Amino acid sequence: MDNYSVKKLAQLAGVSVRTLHLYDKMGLLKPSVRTEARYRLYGEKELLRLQQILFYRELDFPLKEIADILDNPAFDMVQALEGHRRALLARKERIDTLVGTIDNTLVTLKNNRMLQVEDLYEGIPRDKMDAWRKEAMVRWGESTILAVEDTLRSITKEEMAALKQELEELNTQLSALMHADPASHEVQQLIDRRYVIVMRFTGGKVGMDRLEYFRKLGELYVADNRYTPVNGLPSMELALFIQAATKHYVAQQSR
Amino acid sequence: MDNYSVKKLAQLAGVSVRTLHLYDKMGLLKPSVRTEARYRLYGEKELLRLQQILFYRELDFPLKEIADILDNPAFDMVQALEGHRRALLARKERIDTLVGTIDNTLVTLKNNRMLQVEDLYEGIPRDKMDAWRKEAMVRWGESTILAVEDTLRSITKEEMAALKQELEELNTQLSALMHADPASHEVQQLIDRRYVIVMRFTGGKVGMDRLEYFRKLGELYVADNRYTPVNGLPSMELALFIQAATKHYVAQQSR
DNA sequence: CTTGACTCTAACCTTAGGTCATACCCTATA
DNA sequence: TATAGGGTATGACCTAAGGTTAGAGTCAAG
Repeated sequence: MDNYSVKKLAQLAGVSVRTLHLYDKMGLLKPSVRTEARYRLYGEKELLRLQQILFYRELDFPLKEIADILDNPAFDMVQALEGHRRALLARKERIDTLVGTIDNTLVTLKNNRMLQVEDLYEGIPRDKMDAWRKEAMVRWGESTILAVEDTLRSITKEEMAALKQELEELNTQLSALMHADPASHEVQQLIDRRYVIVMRFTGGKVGMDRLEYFRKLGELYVADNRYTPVNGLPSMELALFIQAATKHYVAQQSR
Repeated sequence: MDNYSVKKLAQLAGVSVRTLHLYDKMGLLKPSVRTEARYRLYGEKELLRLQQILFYRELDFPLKEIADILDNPAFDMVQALEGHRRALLARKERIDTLVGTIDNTLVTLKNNRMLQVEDLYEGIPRDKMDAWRKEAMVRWGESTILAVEDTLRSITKEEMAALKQELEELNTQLSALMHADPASHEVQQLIDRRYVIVMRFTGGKVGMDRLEYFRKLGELYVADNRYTPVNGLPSMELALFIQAATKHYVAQQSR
């Protein structure tokens, strides 16, 4: 009547002997009999119970919950299954997100895009770059900086080079106007072009509206001279001039 | 230059202090400096590295693999990500299967279908049923029995009652022919009807073609008198008669 | 009577940390 | 200057579901 040794039962059910030892110790599946030498012997009831256990285990139920289900016939199985179903769907959704992230990363990598933060500050000494980032995070908020860098990472190196060049041309024009009023129409027009250029490269990708973008990213990239490596400001004087002009510009836009 | 204490860095990155301790011990993220009192201090490089770590962790990479990726710049990231992507998709597929199983089980439960193996052998003493099952498993193969029971579980009790009744009517007709040749046309016609009836209830659900079904499930259910509780054979003589007739029938069909 | 297969228990290992316990360190305030 | 409160370090034990030895005992066949 008690036919199966540990090994036989294990082979029959496709589990390891260790598993049966474990189930025994935790009370999930006890052998029907122990021989004098403490060998475990299992009968048909145990085989049946093991089948049930494996059914729920296959569904990724934790063993303790399986014990609850099997030992408490009043257990609300429908509710347990529905809860479990929800958990599984949540896992699945998370996996979808992860796969999406991986896909984006792969596209980025394969198109020779920039993944390393260092690339954003090309040619800038590491220690300076670290200091810049830290200060920028304090000043603009960590999440802002990370979002910006995230956006910039999706730009290819060629695009970044083009961006730099366009900004440098603008800088040349602005240099010629440094004697003028930062709030003058001509200067403001050039500042506007700066915004347009930067937004063409980075805009709309960080889930902010235009004003929000101006207030945060635009302001950051155009006005913050920490980002000279990106927009290539040639001199401190010009930087200060642009900063003043930008302050006026943002104030106008925000109204 | 080394700005962050454990707690500050932990809060900044949204992890626990324990996590940083762990990453330190396992060499994944070492503080840039230890004070005289062995306090950990982290700099910007470490913050950056932690960001990278968390990126991969978010993708469910094991920490050791993250260390490989970050410490070995020659690491083929594209391949790592693609492999990981495949693994994630496999997980997702598995989850789909599990959800499907749960849905089936829920439908079964809600429609008052039979989930317990015992229900398949209604009214049969437990010990006999266990013996039957075991012997049947030896004779027909364990997986066959499990598949059959699986199929039967998806039948409602009402359907099972109808099945039994139809089979009993057939048995009555067969009883009247017990004097005849089991291979005779009339008997064979009735045996064929048995197959048709059984297949109407269980056929096509176990992924076998018609011949395979005849050879395995049909033979099992119609000829194996262990399954009298299901097909309700009234006497041993009739059982033997049907077995003989079925043997002939299957031989004919297999040709 | 020995060999080989089987079994027992116990202990340690795995992931990625959580949760104490104990002791030390630092600094602001009375 | 003493102390209180908060930060920190180390170590140990815990989680889930077993895998992997290690040492010792058991069983059946030749």
